[in-house]
Amino acid sequence: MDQSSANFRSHCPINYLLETIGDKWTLLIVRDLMFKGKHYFGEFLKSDEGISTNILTDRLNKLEDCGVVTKQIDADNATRQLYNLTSKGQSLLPVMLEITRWSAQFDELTNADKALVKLYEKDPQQVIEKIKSNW
Amino acid sequence: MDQSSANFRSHCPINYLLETIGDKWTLLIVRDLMFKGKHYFGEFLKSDEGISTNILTDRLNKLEDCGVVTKQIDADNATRQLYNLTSKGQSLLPVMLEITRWSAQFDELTNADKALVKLYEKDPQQVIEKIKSNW
DNA sequence: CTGTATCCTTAGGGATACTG
DNA sequence: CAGTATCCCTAAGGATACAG
Repeated sequence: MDQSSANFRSHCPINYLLETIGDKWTLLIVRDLMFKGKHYFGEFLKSDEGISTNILTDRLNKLEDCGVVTKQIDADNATRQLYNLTSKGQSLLPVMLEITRWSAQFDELTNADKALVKLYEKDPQQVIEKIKSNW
Repeated sequence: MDQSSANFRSHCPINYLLETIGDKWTLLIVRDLMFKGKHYFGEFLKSDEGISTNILTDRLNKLEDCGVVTKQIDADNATRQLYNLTSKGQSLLPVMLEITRWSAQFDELTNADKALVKLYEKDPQQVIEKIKSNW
């Protein structure tokens, strides 16, 4: 199904994000693709938040529907799919980094996240390039 | 109730935002406070998305609980509360601007939002100063 | 292991009545 | 008008069985 914003509650950019990827799970999958180098169903399943299999299937499909993620047969193992961010998904990077920076003020972070935020505040472009180089 | 992240699903900055203000309504209230100059219950009610009164009450209380919004008796009219962003709420500005910029690529925007995004991409600091000057 | 489907409980939230 | 409370229905999602 094509995800147009035609029947959204409003035409508002904040609302657009909320209605496409604004639930309690979707952005965690984006995070795993963007920062953790994950690409497979089983890898997403293993994340700390404990997503269940039916929800994961549903969100991966919705992410594909709204053009944030691609799905393709994995070349090395035809029984599974390889998930990747589209350019639309990749362009969420500044949003994700600003969310990280905001939360860092109030949440306990892992050392890896602390280092990320510190470097991002010092030299945002370097962080962006570094992350992009892993895609 | 104090909103600590102690019993969250994980310690992850993305998850922190999702569990504190990551539902389908909360960020719209933040938007109204941040960009639309709204400060009162009835003003939030009038937004295009059509939030209902019970949900609005609930979200305003949760925003207060997690330290994003303050509530105080309105000096001009003691029958209502005046809502404002705290510094924690104000520091969501870069997140909100990046969300707006992302959605602008895919959603139809109002002329006002188009102008905001255009100016933000040209001179982010100017946009930030301008918005802050309204707080 | 990669997903999908089903069952069932709970949380989200719309409509609306109600109080100050 | 500002805000709360209740009623009730639907969507979200956990557990888990199942198929390839």
